[in-house]
Amino acid sequence: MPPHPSSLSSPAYPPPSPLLHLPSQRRPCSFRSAIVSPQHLRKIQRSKLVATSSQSRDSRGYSVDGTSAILTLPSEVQEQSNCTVRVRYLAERIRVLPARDRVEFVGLLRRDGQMGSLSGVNDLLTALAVAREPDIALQVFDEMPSHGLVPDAWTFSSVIVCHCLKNSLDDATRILESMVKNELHPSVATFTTLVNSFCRKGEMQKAFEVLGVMNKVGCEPTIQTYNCLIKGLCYVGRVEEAYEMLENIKKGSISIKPDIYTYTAVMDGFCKVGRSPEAMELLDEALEAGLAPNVVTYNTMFNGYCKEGNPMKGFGVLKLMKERDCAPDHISYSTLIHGLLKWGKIRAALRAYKEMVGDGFEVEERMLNTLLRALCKISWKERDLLEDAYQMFEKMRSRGCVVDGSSYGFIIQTLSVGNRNEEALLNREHMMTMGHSPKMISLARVVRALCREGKLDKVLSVLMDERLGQPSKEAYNVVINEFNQQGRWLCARNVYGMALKQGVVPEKKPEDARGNVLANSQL
DNA sequence: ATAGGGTTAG
Repeated sequence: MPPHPSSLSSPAYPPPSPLLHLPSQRRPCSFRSAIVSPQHLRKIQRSKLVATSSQSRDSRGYSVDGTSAILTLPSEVQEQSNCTVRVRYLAERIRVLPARDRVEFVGLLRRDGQMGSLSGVNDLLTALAVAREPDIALQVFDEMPSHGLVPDAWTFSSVIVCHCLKNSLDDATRILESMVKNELHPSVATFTTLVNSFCRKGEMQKAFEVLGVMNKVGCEPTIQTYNCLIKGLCYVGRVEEAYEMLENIKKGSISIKPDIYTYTAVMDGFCKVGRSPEAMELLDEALEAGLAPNVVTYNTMFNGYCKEGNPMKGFGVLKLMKERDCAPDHISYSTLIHGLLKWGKIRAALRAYKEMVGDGFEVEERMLNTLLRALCKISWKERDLLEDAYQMFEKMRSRGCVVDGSSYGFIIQTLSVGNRNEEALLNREHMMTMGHSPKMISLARVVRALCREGKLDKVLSVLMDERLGQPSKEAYNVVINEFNQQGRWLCARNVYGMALKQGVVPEKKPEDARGNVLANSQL
């Protein structure tokens, strides 16, 4: 592996290339600093950013405006000193960049002489990290020495974040350690980034090692650092230790207090191992501590109850939320509905669904399909739900919602169970024009229903209608049997002939008047 | 200036 340019031992940086001049014109502060509100920022982004990404291109496919169009911020943004806003703006521009420009980004930078000042590059590195482009950021970083730029603490912090994003935690650790060695004082946030990356991978040993380094250099962890550790402990199943950590934070120094994230993390840990009651106790405790539980906190409870087999308790949670002015979101409802469906509480799921709609939520297509299938299946036994199934189906169709192949099978079967045979056939046909093949014996089922109703003429036309697909052997058996029983032997014989012509050999044979199966020679 | 919560899916 080649020595990394991040080696902090005073590298000999070459003098700046004459090509690369400091773009000092980038930040003319002619006006008083003005705070750009997020809304305003979004407005600017919509109007100008998109234009940037769709610039006309020269023959090499480069944006004609090059990187200066990306890096030069509009005066509203430049004017103010808030770095977060500048970086976020930059990140947004990078995000909307066409893939081609992203690949070429460093080359473009070099061409345009945009490897400017250290602070400019630091902004760019941070923005690239925010825009989830760690590879480009690391390329930019690699180029810094050849442009006479000496990385500082901020540079290295961004590089650490980038390595974390790439999941190269060994590189991140190495750089962090060399920062410490060279007294570049990484900030809590930088340490926490690495701690979190280890925790997310479940490498708790390494995470605690980083905590040890923090301790050694006198960098005080924040509640966020502990929250990452708690989440990590829960993730690897060490819930008890996570809980202890919460207790220790409560007992420990007054400067650090558990926040709602801490409680939520431990609650989630309990819920994931089927200890929802304890999670609920913690929720109460958080309230007593004056913390405001939020949607995520409550959603954790839905998840716990649903996983544990107590999905009905979710309604209680829903009530609590509404009492406490915490609006449920679509995750609250989907968790609950899926939990109810999973435990066979179909009526309750329908109720939750109605409440969800009543709250003004758009229900995802996928969930509608799931609900529809569940409703159909249960309605075959609990007939009063047939109507609900039809309604759900109708609503989906009228909303232009895609009913998937399997759901179609269910609704068709449901329609024929409810003796809505014409509709069943119509939908079967529709399903097939949509390119779904009937996986269930729905045609046979429909045919059987029609026979029961005595609509035998209709049956024949169904069997012959090629838009409905080739009838299965099952379907032929049903019809032949029916004709036999009604004494319409000629019809039975005709149907049997049809089947043979299509290469299907039904087990049911046409009979004669005395109920004898006809010999092959008689067919 | 850079760090932290949640869900479901025949």
